[in-house]
Amino acid sequence: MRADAKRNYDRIVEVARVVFREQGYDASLDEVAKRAGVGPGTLYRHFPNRDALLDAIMQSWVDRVDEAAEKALTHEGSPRDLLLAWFEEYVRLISLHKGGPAKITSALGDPDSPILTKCQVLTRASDRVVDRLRDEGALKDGVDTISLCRLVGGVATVADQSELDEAAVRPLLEVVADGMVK
Amino acid sequence: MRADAKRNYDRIVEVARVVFREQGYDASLDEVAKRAGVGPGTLYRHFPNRDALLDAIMQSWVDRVDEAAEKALTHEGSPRDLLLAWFEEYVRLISLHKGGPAKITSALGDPDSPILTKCQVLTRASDRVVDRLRDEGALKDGVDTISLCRLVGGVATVADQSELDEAAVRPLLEVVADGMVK
DNA sequence: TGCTAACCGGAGACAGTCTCCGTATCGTGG
DNA sequence: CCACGATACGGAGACTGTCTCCGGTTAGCA
Repeated sequence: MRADAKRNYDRIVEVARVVFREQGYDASLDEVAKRAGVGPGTLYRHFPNRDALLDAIMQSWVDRVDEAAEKALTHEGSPRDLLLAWFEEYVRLISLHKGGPAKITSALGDPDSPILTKCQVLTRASDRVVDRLRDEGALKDGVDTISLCRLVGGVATVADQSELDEAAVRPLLEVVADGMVK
Repeated sequence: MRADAKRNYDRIVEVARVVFREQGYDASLDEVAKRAGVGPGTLYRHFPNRDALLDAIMQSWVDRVDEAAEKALTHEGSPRDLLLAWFEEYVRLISLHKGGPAKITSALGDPDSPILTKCQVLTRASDRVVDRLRDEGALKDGVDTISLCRLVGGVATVADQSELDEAAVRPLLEVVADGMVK
């Protein structure tokens, strides 16, 4: 990639991260281009569509997922507390920007999703938590990773759309945790 | 209201109900107008914006909510089963069209929502179920109606966006129910 | 039947998405 | 060091959807 192209690419991703956080996933791409100091043509050549841009934004995010899972797994305490700690990390991770929780959660089961690989990272991290708890015999039968992701993703989606703060989200996560542990 | 105006009003609502179900809440309003055989001006005079139209569509829906609550309350069986029966009705009720669960659930806490009164009907119905279960001492402390609506709304939102069928939704609702009953 | 208030609906302003293509720039090979 | 081909840039504009304005039409009453 030519030096000027790389410069523009990086600049667009950086600006898009800010704009998506400020205005949500529906923000105008022409505005992203304008704020990045490039023409719309440039933006659309690098990123054929909105999802491609999101995918690039999430590139650095992947590392944080594994860190978060690691951190949650070191959590001392009851299975319920471990689960809750992971839930809270999970919600934080997928609440990248307005519309993020919905976007990511609906991509979970979609093999054609442009952010599929990103979601798999998240699923695998949840897998580790589920495996650990299952080994301890702490989970109800029938509880699996995909259910966990959907339930917590659902809570995060509602929180995102209703602009709930952490204090309001916590009791919802507690219900989900209580419903999953034996 | 003049007879011709009423005719158009009714026709638009009827067509919008179909189009929203087919294409989701984001469907083009100009298309609704076209299919109703009126100009866009007529549609927008009757309904200043998309939400006003949704509000009109939901008018007849209100009756079905109370019926559904009634039906759930007659349910014989354990508190968990009653709760589950109501959850399933709830999901069905708010899954009017694509985007419906998200729309309705996010309107729950918004006093300025254009469909506020419709949501209150839903909240009140859930209240009846919660009161009944609380009287029986079957609910955990801290569980309230708004939490119920948000959790089940979250599940319905995910189901809507991921196009899950009833069989896939059921285990999610079971987790929520288990987390709420003692 | 004639009048007037109410209603109709198309033209068009505006915003966002995305493409095309002439122009400008990079960086390499001579 | 320069010239040239490959690559990238970005603005003009086509297209779609939202919503408004207003000239023309019509319902319904006297």
